[in-house]
Amino acid sequence: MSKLPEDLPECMVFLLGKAYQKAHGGFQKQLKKYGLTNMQHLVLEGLWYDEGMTAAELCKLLIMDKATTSGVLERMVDTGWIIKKLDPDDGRVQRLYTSEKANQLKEKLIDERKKANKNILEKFTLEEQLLLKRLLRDLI
Amino acid sequence: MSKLPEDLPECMVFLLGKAYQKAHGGFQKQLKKYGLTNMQHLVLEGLWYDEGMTAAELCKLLIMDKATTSGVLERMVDTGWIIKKLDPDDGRVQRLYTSEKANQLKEKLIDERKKANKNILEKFTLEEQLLLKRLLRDLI
DNA sequence: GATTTATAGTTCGTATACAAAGGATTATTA
DNA sequence: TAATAATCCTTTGTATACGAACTATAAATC
Repeated sequence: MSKLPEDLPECMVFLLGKAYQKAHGGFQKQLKKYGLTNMQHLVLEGLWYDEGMTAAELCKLLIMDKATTSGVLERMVDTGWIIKKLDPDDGRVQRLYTSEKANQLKEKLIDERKKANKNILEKFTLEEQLLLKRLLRDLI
Repeated sequence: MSKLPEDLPECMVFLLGKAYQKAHGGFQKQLKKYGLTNMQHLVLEGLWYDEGMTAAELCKLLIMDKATTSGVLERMVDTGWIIKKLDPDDGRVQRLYTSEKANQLKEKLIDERKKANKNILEKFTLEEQLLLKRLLRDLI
C-alpha cells in the first residue's frame, strides 16, 4: 500500500473499501471464465442454501438491496443461471430456483469461492484469520 | 447478521463486502448534508494532502480506477469542489486543486470522517481496533 | 527527425449500489 | 366490503467500479 495522507490509513471506511476492492477484484477474475459476477455467484450460493426463496427473502439473507437485486436476477434469468416461478398462492411473489446449468457447476463454483478465500487469507496465521473474521462479522 | 448458508459467513469476500457496505452507507449518510459522496470526500482528502496532484497521481495514491475517477472529478468540478488546471509543461496533464468552498469546510469534513471511524470502531477494544486495522492494511 | 512506444485522460459498455417513486397484489381495518 | 395499509417487485435517476478502446501529447529509439 502506498503512503497515504495523514491519518487516512487509519480510516475504517477507507481500509474496508480498499480491502474489499482487492478481494472482490480477485474473485471476479476467478469467476470470469464462468461468465458469472461476484454478486451472481452469491445469489447462487444463497439459493443452494434454500431453493425456492423469494427475492425478498434472498435480499434479507444476503444483505442485498432489492432494487439492485431486481436487475441482477433478471440478468441471471437471461443467461440461464436461475429460473423464476410465479408463486401460485401470492401473485406478488416470484420464487427463485437454480438452473441445471448452475447445479452442474455447483461444486466447482463453491470451490472457486474457497480458493478465493484461501488466497486472501494465506498471509495470516490461523489465529489471525479467525480473529479477522470475527471482527468483520461484528461490523456487519 | 442473519443466518447464512453453510460456510458462506467464513468467506472473506462476503465479510469484507458487507462490512464495507455498512461502513460506507453510514459515512454516506453523514456526508449527504454537504452534497458530497464518500468517493468525492476521499478525493478532497487526497488533494489536501498534496494540492496540485495530477489525476494519475491521485489514482495511484488512493487506489482508484482512472476511468471511474474521470467521472468523479468532472462532477466535482461541476459542483465546485475542485478546480482543474492544465499543466503548462505537459499538455496531457490536468493538475487538481481544492476550491475555496472545499477549504472552508475542511475541518468539518475531516471531523466527519473521524466521527464515522469512531462510530464503526466503538464496539471494539483499543487492542482489537489496532489489530483490525493492521490486518486490513495487510490485505491491501 | 520520423517512427514507435509510453503516458494522461476520456469515453463506452456492463454491472452493481441505493434512494425514491410507481404498479400490482394481498392483508387489515373501519 | 369499501377504504386503507402493507408487501413484493420493478423502474428511474445518480454514482461508482472497471475492462477496453480511443485521443492527444510526450518520450524513446533508430
